[in-house]
Order: sequence, then structure tokens, then C-alpha cells
Amino acid sequence: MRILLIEDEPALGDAVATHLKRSNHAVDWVQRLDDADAALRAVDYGLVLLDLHLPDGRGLDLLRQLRKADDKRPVIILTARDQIRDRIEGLNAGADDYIVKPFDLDELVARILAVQRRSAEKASPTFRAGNLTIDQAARKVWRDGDEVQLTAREWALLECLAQRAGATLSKAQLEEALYAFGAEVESNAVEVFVSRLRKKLGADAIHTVRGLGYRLER
Amino acid sequence: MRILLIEDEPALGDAVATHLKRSNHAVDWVQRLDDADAALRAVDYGLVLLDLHLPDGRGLDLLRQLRKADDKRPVIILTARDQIRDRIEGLNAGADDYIVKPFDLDELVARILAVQRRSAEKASPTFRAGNLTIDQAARKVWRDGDEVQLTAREWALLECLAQRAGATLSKAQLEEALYAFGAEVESNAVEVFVSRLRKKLGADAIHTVRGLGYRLER
DNA sequence: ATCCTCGATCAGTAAAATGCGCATTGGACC
DNA sequence: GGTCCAATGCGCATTTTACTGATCGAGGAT
Repeated sequence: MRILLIEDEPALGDAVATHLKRSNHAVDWVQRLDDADAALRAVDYGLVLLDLHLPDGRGLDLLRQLRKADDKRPVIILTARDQIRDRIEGLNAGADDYIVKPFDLDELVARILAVQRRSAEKASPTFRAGNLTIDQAARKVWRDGDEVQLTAREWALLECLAQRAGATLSKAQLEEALYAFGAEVESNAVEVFVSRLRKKLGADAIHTVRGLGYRLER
Repeated sequence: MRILLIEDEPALGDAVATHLKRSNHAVDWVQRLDDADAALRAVDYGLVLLDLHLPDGRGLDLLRQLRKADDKRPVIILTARDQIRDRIEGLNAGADDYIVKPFDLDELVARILAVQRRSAEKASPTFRAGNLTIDQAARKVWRDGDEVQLTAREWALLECLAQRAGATLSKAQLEEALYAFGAEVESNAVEVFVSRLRKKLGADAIHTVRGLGYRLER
């Protein structure tokens, strides 16, 4: 998991980056907020370590901005002992944890692991449709609470229907979603997979709209 | 989770106790330090709310005493706005958080939840999946109680699967996690390491979902 | 108009044929 | 020794084919 470290003090930043790398984490270290901004846009970090006092702006604003954009990636705040207000503002702004400088590097690693574990748990926005529960991130489906094993195509079809639950999708649309660009299929593939899904998920899971396509009721 | 409230002001104590009870917490309210002492001995509290100015002694001493006895239960300090010294001393003495009077009761509840979450995290850093026991912090794995030695890549792969145990992860996702930025691998590296992990951890440790990826059962 | 019949089209299912995705191995490279 | 790559063979998901069943509209009889 790749980590973004935002810290302007060279000594501390270097120490943290080195130690984390030694603990087998991939770390990018930036010293300014606008660099952080650019890095976040370019790379898919799994976690952010954020010092709140930076030369070109308030770290807190970066955090608020992230959360406002519905970005739920874990953020751990690095704060000095006397900046107690920051800590609390940080937590209120959506930080996942904080650690007080000067801190033990092993403790930081422990916190990182803890936060990652926690965020891995919460980050599964499952949604329900009839007697089905669908977890897109985990690629899982439950029927009446029992997990159902799907094959790749079956899942792709269900995912497509679920993403636009309530809407009727034409067979052409579904075909497009199933077969990555160009790979035309000249058969009733969609119907075949609808059939198999119905067998696994229940006959009334997918509603056919004759002449138009299929629909997953919300 | 049962909470001990140590607060001598009747109006505040009553308000806090009532509000917490309404938020489905079990609360015991004491007004004196020796009562608190007795209560702590008698009941297994999960969290302590501590006013530092009490008629029969300093709350700080109670806190220090707890920490000295290696008691790591979370403590939140209740303090007046002008008593800044107290807050800092409190944190140094091992408090987990503090809140300034007069405070919003809902904020107190939020703090309590945050602190509880954090302390629950510290407690059990190891987790189980089937016949495997995985300690992320120590980077160790046991199979049926016997420790298994893993290489760096093997561990990285297992860690990734473990962090999202139960979810199906695509090979692309696993590759991304294994190879920090840029170091693209154009081979069946993931498959190879899955194979080696299976050899070490048992054939059924990692489940393949054909066409989708791999999954570590919870 | 209403009802029924019939044919045509579209949808559902089963089962066989195909070919891709995966596991595994041995050897090269660092 | 750890990691990465290439080649092999196998098994299962996919795809196709072909058949059965469902639905609808047209048109004739009442």
C-alpha cells in the first residue's frame, strides 16, 4: 500500500520516510501542500500522513477538501504536543487518527496498520435490491443472506444491472458492458447469462421488459 | 460498554449521565475520588470520564495511578477553559483525549466513540482466517499454530489479501499492491506467488475466483 | 366491438464444443 | 535464496447451437 507523507520538517520527514520504506511501505514524501495536491491527483495512495502546519497553507484545508470530495482514504495527522486544538479539529474534519510529535516510529507503523485495517473493514458500500445484497468492492452477492458464487461474466452482468438498478437496460447495452470493446458476439449470450443468474439468484431477481431489455428492481 | 463519570458539579454530572444513558451507555456517576477508586475496583469499566478538580484530591493522581498499574483503559478529561496546564499535564499523564467545559453533549458522545474505537484497535492486532493466524504488526503467520516463514513478496501478497479478507481481489489490484509504482511486471507473478503461498499455507488457504481474482476466506 | 386462432418473433433453457485462464514447473537472473 | 520469466497441460467458464416455451399482433368469425 502506497503512502503519501506531507511534512515540511526535513529531519522528521526523512526519518519517517526512511523508516516506513524499511517497513516495506512505498512512500512518497512531499513538503508543500500544492505538491501534495498534485501527488494525490496522480497516484492512488492508500493512506496519507499529514502535518497540519505547512509553509504554503493549512493541512486541515487539504483534509477538508478530500472529505468534501467524498474521498474516504485514511488520513493520520502529525501534530505537535501543544497544538491540541489542531488535533481535535482534525478529527472533526475527518481524520482517522492522530499521533503526537515527537513520536516513536514503530508506534507510527502500528497506527498505520490499525487505520488500514479499520478502513478496509468499513469500506464496503453494500447495497440491497429485493432479497439480494450486493458488495461491489468485494465482488460478492448474497441471496437471503447466503452467499452466491458467481462466475466472471455472471458478475459483470449483475454489476452492470446493479449500477443502474431500477432502469431498463437494452441487450445491446449489456453486451457492450460484458464484452470489452469490439469483441462482437453473435449469439444470445446475454439471454444465456440472464438465465444462469436467475437460476442462482431466483427467478424474480431480474425482470424482463419485453422488446426493451432487462431491469434489476431497486 | 460501561462508563465511569467522575465529576463533582451536580448540574453537569447529572446532565452528562442522563445524556449518555439516553445514548445507550451504561453510566455510573461518582462525585468523589475515593468513590471513583472503589468503583474502579468493583466494576469493569470500559472508559473513564475524569474531572480534574475534585473536593478530595487531584484527578490527575487517579489517572497516574491507573497508568502506573498498567491499566490502559481510555480516559477522557473534563476541564475548564482556563485550566490549560491541566490539559497538558493530563495528556502527559496518559489521558486519551480531553474536552473543554462547557461542552456539547453530542460532541462528548462522538469523542467517546472515537476513543473507544482507537483503544479497541490496540487490543487485538492479530486476526484469524481459517486455520491461519496473521499478525500484521509482527509480520508473522501461523498455520495450525506453527509459524510459517514467508519471503517479502509472499508476505506482501498475503497481507493484501488479509486486509480485505473475504473480498475478491483482481490480479491487477494485487499487482498494484505488490509493486510500488512504475515497476510493472509483465508476467504471471501474482499466480506464481499464489502458488507458493498455497504450498506453504495449504491449498485451500487462497480461493481462486476464475476470471475475477483471488480471495482469502474470513 | 369482443373473442379466438394462428403464425411470427422474441425469450428461456439445456447441452455440447471451444478456447481461454490458471497452476505448476524448471531454469535464468540478480 | 529470492524473484522473475517461459512453456506446458489441464479444467472449467464461456460460447455456440438448437430446441422449447412465451408473447404479441393480425385477421376472421361471431
